[in-house]
Amino acid sequence: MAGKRDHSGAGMFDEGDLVAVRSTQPLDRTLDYRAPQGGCVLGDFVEVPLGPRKVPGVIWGPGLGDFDRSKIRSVIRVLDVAPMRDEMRAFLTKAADYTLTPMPAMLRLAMRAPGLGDPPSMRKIYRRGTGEPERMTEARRRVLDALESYGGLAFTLKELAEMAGVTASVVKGLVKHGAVREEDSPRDLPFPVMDPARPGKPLTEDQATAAAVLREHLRSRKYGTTLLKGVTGSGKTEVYLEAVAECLTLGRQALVLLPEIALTAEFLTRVEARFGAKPAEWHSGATMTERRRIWRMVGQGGAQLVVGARSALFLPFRDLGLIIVDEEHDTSYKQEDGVLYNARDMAVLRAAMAGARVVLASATPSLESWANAEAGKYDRLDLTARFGDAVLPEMRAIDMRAEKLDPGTWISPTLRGAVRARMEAGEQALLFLNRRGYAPVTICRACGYQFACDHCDARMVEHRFQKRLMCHQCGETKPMPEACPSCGVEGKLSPVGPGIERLAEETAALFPEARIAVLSSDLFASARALKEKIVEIGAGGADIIIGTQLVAKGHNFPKLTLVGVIDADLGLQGSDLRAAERTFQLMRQVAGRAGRAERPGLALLQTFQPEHPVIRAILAGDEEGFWRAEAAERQAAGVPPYGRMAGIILSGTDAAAVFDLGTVLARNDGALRAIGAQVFGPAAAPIARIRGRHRVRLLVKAAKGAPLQGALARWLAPLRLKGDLRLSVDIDPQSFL
DNA sequence: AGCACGCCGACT
DNA sequence: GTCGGCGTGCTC
Repeated sequence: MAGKRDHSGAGMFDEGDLVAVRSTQPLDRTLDYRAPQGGCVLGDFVEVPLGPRKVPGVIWGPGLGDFDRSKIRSVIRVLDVAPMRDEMRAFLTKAADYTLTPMPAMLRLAMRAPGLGDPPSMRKIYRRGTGEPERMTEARRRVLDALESYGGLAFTLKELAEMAGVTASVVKGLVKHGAVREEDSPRDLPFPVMDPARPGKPLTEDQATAAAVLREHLRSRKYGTTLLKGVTGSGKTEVYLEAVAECLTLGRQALVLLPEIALTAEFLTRVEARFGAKPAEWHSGATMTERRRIWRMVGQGGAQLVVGARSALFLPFRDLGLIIVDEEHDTSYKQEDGVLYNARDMAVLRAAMAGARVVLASATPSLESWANAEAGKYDRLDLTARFGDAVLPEMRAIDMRAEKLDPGTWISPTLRGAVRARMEAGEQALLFLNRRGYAPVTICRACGYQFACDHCDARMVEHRFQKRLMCHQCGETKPMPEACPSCGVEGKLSPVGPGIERLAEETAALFPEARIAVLSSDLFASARALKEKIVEIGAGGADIIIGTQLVAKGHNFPKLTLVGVIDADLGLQGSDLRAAERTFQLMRQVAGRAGRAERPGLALLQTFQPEHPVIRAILAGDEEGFWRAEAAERQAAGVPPYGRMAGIILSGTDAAAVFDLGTVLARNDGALRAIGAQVFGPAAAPIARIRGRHRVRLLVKAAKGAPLQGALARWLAPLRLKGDLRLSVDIDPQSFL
């Protein structure tokens, strides 16, 4: 600490002053402490004693003074990191209120930095010293030459030894003679400076217009959200990178959120090409050292641009000017992460607090965002032209009622012919089936037994490649047995329905000469292996690609001109209100894979119900029409985004106790009725048992403007959960069965 | 979250 | 008697 700080101003506390501290311990209030020696300021990250332990916390405000003074203890120390900003405190508070999350859980998201309390970590670096070695050897000469050739630069021991082609001991020997100097240098260095003035890719007129609008928005330095809608290949990325450039020019920080780690490598290359340096990359795979560096550098301004997964929203930005949410419709943005939140909504909230702009980018926006744009809450920019000569693929349905198929096969003669034609033309075809494994169901032909997970109410799916059965709910696997576990008969276990592995088998039989690549998340050990495969395919290393949902997301296969959707009806089953929206998005995205380069594409959808409104809208390419129809339907039903909903999931090992709790809650709904909200249920949750815990669901529905969170809080407050019963609230659930 | 306290059942 | 199960309550 540099000298004595003046703590007389607002938010400053002198030694001994009472301060209120929030910790990540599950206490739903602050505790009073005394400010430590040297004082502290509002937002300081601190370590405080709690019972026999030391716990991390944040100075949240002046002490409340409502506790016996003699029992108040002192803050142990102030951590050597930038204090939490008022804006972040406000954001966490609002986010906690919105998602009905206890503050400590929220705070944990903002403090998930490794070694937060550690002093700045140092490492040894080596540069040319003033001395000369007594004896000059060949190896020593090379070390000194290497240092000389880089001027005054310093290197780590490993770097230097490698550069000179010597072992570390040679360098150490030179240190002894003073010819090389050993110094301490902080490990957490600022990220390379981005150059927003570098020219980007040339933009089309359409793109340039959109980019200019976004740049103008950024210059306002005020909150606002823009829905950037552009079909696949329209160059959305180039356009929003212009917004990033403007943000960096203004000296503010920018955050780009991506839904999937697998996408970042390709993306980072583009960012580096645009700004001349790699951005900070925040994701679950990053090492502790990297995370620590990013967290600290974001906090002190040494990182201008972060590309990251959803949790990057909780990084301690100093001056956040822009958040891009790429593929904003992606359902993985809504997930449990200690806290159930939708990253798209939290991005808007964070930006509102920070005076930042948000760009929601998608080819197929969520109905929520579409409706917000319609209502004028968001600006909207449309990119219509596809980049280059490529056009959106032609879409056609294959009416499966009219196709002749052998039992146990799924590729119709029509699709088969189309694939063959592409192969003969030296082009690629993609067969899409959103089902992992060999077959969704395995049944014993002798007794009718079906494999089911022991812990979940779900079937076990055979993964023939790994020779195991897997539960797609909890991930449990077990070896595939020879004989039926129920009747003991051997050789009667048979697959029912198609999975991607089975489709691959059928394809190989139909096209024995084709090089087939199967893309499914469970077939790759790492994101890197998957990435390499994608690059290989893009370079023409396969004739037929067989893929799950994984392939729908923005990979560029220039030789791909045909997409065959094996089961376009798959997403339309069930009573999920969002099923239509998801199917529409998925089909559009998958179809968008075809014909990205100069060759026109064709998408063929195998369906048993070609007259279904969703299938018809997909085929007609009538997006606005689809959305208007969907919106009207939801408006009539009073469901999101035209009404408010919350899901309550109760779980526990004792099924009866879980259901009883649900019944009690449903009966005592006074607090909900007071705001005109209704409660439905209890009913078994969509997956009624996961990992041995039974799950029951309640659904609360309210009018659009109703103060739902407050009512839910009052409703649930008197509840005391006994035993292993758990309750979680899901505001704006993705599916509402 | 931890950790202590305390109140019951099963054992040396 | 006393060891240990985990329900309840507290932590500034």
